[in-house]
Amino acid sequence: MKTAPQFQDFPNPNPNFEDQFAYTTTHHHHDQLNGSKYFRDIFNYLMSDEDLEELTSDLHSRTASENIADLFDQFSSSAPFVDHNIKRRRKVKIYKAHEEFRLAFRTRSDLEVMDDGFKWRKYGKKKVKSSPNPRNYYKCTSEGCSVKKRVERDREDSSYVITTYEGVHNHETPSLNIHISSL
DNA sequence: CGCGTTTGACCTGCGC
DNA sequence: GCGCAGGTCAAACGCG
Repeated sequence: MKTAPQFQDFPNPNPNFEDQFAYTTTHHHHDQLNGSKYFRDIFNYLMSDEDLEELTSDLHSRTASENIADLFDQFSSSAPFVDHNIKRRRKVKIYKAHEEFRLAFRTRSDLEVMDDGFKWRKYGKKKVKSSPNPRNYYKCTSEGCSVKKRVERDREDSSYVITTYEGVHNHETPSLNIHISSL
C-alpha cells in the first residue's frame, strides 16, 4: 500500500496544479532527497492510478513500476529525453540531471500566472524557436532565495500552461497553510 | 518614492 | 571563430 507524500514534502509545491508534470533534480540533492525513491514518490503523487495504468499500456505490456524505473534510469543519462510513446497529453519528459532541483507542471489554465504562494519578479521574456508562445522568466523575490520559474504556454496545445520551477526555496511558503486548509 | 514590468542588449554554451 | 538559441541584465518606464 503506497502512502502519498505530504504536500509540504515537496520543495516547490504548486497548489494549483490539476494535470501533471515532470520533475527532475540534481546530484547534490540526491542524498538529502533520498534519490530516485523521491522521484518515484513524486510520480505517484502527481499521477493517479489511472494515469499510471495508462502509462503502462502505452509503454508496451510492462508494469508501471518497471516503466517508471526505466524513466528514472534515463534520468542519469546525459541527454534530455522525451518518451513519444506516451500519448501527447501524457507526455513525460526527463531532463538530464541538473545542478538544481527542477519541477515542472502542465496545467490547463486560462491564466498565465497562478498564485502559488510565493512572490515573483519577472526578469525576462523570450520568444523560443518553434513555439508561437513566449517564455516568461521569474525569480523569487524573497531575500537570498534564488529560485526561478519559467512560464509558457504549451506549444502543442495553448490551453495548457507549463510552469517550471528550478531550485529549492530557502524559506517557507508564505501562504501555504491557507492553501492546504482549503483543500 | 518604492517596487514591479517591459524590452532590447548582452552573455554563454554549443554545434558547425 | 561564428552564429544561433536560450537565459539574464538593467535602464527606462508605469503605477500605487
